[in-house]
Amino acid sequence: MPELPEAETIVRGLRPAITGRRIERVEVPKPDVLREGRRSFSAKVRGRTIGSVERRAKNVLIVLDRGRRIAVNLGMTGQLLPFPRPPRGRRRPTHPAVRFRFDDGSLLVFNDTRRFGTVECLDPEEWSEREARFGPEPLDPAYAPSQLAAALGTSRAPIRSWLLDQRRIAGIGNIYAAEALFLSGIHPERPARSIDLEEATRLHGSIRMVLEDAIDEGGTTIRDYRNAIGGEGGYARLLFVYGRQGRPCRRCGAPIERLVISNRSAFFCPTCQPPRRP
DNA sequence: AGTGTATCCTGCAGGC
DNA sequence: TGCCTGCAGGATACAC
Repeated sequence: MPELPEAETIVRGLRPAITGRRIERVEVPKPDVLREGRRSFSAKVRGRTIGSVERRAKNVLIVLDRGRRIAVNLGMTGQLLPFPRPPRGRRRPTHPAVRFRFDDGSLLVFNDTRRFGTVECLDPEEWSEREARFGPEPLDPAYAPSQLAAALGTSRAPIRSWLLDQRRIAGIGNIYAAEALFLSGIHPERPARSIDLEEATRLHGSIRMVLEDAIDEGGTTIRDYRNAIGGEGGYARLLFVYGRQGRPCRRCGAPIERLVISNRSAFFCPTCQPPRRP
């Protein structure tokens, strides 16, 4: 589910709702989303105050005092839903996995139907170790086209798989990989190393454009994604290829095709994204 | 080393 | 209506 734009949207919505709150109590109805026992997790976060809310890759980071942080990976269906006190007629979460209760009576629920998501509490050293495993942030102003071109290097992996690898570039998932490849006219099965500097430069620009536009739209809601106030994102109506197999390409009219790469659907336009460069 | 596959889990859509 | 299959925005342990 949530990729960089969805995580970013959640972070922006969460920030004003929970910053400065003190965690009074933790309830864990679905302990399998934790990577440790619920008792030790609770002990680490109880009594701590939330200093800020940040994002790295697709992760939402709730930064506590002393540099400790709660790292939330939303998986496919994870949602972070803050509830004010009183919870003004909001629908109750369907699959609450973790509940944080704050000193002012408000509440933050990690809701996750499929429970592919994780909630962890990391010390500063644990986080920097984790952090180092992620590739560059594509929206970092310092991330240059030449850096992408160089990183594609000698990899024989299909470019679609390459883009999904969080160690190579952070935050891209199946939707935005498909859209960025469409916008840059690159077939998803092209080996990463076959992409030349000119194409890499186009891809770099497309990745940024897609992610920025999606953030502006508050993310893409296919089914489960919701922002921090339970609302849907607006980017689904702007998709060119993702989930549109059989429907006409918005640019050339040819039917969008679907193929499977590494067990996951890849969507592309056969004429706008030829398999090899002419 | 660097890829692809199978797996975790639930819900939904479509075919019969 | 109900049963079955396939599919889903992610990440990772494993086999080759």
